[in-house]
Amino acid sequence: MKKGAQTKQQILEQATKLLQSQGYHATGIAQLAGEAPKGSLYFHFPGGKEEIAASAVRLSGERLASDLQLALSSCQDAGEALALVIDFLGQRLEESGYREGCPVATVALEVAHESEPIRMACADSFARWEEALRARLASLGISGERGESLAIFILSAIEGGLLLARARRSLEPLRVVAAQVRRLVAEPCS
Amino acid sequence: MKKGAQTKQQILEQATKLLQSQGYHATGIAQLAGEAPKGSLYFHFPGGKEEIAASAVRLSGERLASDLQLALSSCQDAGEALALVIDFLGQRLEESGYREGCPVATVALEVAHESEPIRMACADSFARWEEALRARLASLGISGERGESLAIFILSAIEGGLLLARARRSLEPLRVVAAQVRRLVAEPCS
Amino acid sequence: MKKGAQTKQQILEQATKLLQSQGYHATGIAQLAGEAPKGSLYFHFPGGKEEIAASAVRLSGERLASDLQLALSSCQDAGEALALVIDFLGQRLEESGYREGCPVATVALEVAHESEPIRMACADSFARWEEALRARLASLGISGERGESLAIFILSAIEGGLLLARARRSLEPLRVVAAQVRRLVAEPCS
Amino acid sequence: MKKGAQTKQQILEQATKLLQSQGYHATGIAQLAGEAPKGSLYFHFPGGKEEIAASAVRLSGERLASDLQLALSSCQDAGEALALVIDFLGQRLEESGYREGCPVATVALEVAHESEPIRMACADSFARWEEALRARLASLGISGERGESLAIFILSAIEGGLLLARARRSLEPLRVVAAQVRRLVAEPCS
DNA sequence: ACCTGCGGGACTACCCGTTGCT
DNA sequence: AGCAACGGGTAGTCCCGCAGGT
Repeated sequence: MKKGAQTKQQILEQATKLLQSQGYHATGIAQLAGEAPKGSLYFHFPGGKEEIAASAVRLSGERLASDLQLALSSCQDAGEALALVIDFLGQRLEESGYREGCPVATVALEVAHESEPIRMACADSFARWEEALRARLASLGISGERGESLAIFILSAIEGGLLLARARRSLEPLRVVAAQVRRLVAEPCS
Repeated sequence: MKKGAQTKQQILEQATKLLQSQGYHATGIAQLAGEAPKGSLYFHFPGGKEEIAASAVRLSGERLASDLQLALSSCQDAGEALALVIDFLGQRLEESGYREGCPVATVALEVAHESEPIRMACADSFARWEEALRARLASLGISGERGESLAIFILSAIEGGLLLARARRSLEPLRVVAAQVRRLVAEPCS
Repeated sequence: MKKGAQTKQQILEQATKLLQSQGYHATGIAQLAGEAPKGSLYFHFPGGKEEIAASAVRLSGERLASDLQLALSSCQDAGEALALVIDFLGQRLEESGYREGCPVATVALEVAHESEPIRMACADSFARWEEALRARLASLGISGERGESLAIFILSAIEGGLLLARARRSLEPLRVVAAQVRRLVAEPCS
Repeated sequence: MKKGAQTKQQILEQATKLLQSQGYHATGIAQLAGEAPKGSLYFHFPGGKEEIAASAVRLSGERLASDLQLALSSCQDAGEALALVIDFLGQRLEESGYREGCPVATVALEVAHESEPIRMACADSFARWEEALRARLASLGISGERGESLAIFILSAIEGGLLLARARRSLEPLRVVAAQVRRLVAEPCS
């Protein structure tokens, strides 16, 4: 019971990292399996690579969602908190040699058209993050449709910033996004 | 134009479409070759798949850059123009069954860490688009560092919006981005 | 009957069907196990797939042998009886979409050279059927070497007819065999 | 031009032997390829294993058909000729350690239900042999429906005899079939 | 000199029949 | 009795070179 779940978890752990940095198609089953023999892998994930990827994406999504919630609630100034979160993502990106960007985006773009389960796992992850943002904005008094729009916009900007930063091998886009987002949240009128 | 150059062009044309919708690793050499015999592919592109992809990305980048320039200059209201551009991207995305998003983003995320030539082609494309935005903002009086920042921010938001829209199979994120970007440009103060 | 023996029987039952329609190599252990957990399969059949197949072939052989005996003894005219048996086999073949031919032949041809136990199980089945035919012919006065030869010949023709019928997806070969066999048995002189 | 066709032929040659003695599912692609690398194999047979098998079956079918025609026409007494052919098949069977029976039968039974192309190749082979028999019988004056029936019956008996002989590891069934067939053809009345 | 048919394997995802440890 | 592990096996596809014909 314990051993089994442990192996499964280890595979998922490995998968989240590999999918984040290499994407779906560049990551082979052997790599996903890591130490575990292929036979065990297909015991735990009868759905094969697709199932592993979907699970891994979900795991990444939940983790980042809870990190996000924690970070946003730990700082009184929401704009400040967002900027810190973005900086943190940028730091991780840089320290990994611009390999670890958004843990979901690459897979999402690669398989959006060929695997519904994975696509839905990605969409759910994005929805979770958006919801975390929306909730924090609501606590600032930015609620209703405006809150939702702002949450989507901020999430878009962050995802785009991570993408540009990776392609450029530079943190500048992320820094710009952080600054603009902070201002956006701080603005009383808009 | 000779038969040879024609074949080459046709391969590139095919490549832009396939890389946009499937990404790099999911697109095989045979698919890229299309009708053309696989053997002669390496005559036209001695660098193999990598060279084809880099060229295709550059081609896509230039095309979208000139489209962008055209669209931005064809409308007096910059915010309006931007919204139209984003709507156009969204339309193409929807009509293609949410397959044709950004022609560069997928490849960029997939190969950022494994192929410098392709990564640079992606980065250059993004830079071109950013420059087009920056130039239009400058004509509005938003220049200097502020113009650059805003251009980066808008580009990030658009890329993120395309990503979210593809994963969600919904145009909502793009619509939100269009609206917010329009306001951002229109705002006198920010 | 205990739960264990019941499971065992159920596996054998499943095996006879699958081996008849798919053959040995195309039938996986998982399929043979059916509902039963794969782990316990090796408790009931320590010899693995080979043992299951041998047992299943034996079971099929005995069943068809007793069916044959019954049918042959239930009709006074031996030729008529044989024709009826052949028609019955043809009917089963057709109703199953030309899947269920001889329950032994496919396995026999597949593994004759690689598994003695299975090969012998097949040979024994054929011998049983031949013996049933021989016995009936003896009761007609066709005995001795002539009876044995005729039994072998008839069995050969039936097996060949089933084979041709399956390949052709047509009952014609079987019908021809039935008619010729009937005449063969009826002939006074031969 | 020459080299290519040669490789293809060599693969087919290998395939006919392996399919005859091992059947379809027990024969791996690597075995079928023999010396040839898999890359070349899939160049010549884009349809993979299925295409190779279908082609190989057709080749075997044509070869045996022409052998049959030759043998039947080389002997004035048709019964004698048939007996010789059957003896020859038996000899090959025995000399190969009861591995090389009918080159088509095993494959036919194995894949009749899962591959139309292969099934049809098998059916065509059987039809060719039947036609050769029918033609010879017609030259004896046994024509019309009776000739067709007899051809089918004889072919069935031979196939069945080969099957029984393989399972039993004994030439007896084939010898019996040879004798009975000879008598069948010689009979004036039937 | 331009082009391409064919060859070349390493690698893919997946599944096999089997066995130990619980 | 059975979950989990095992790793070698499957067919098939990968991207790429090279000899030689046009």
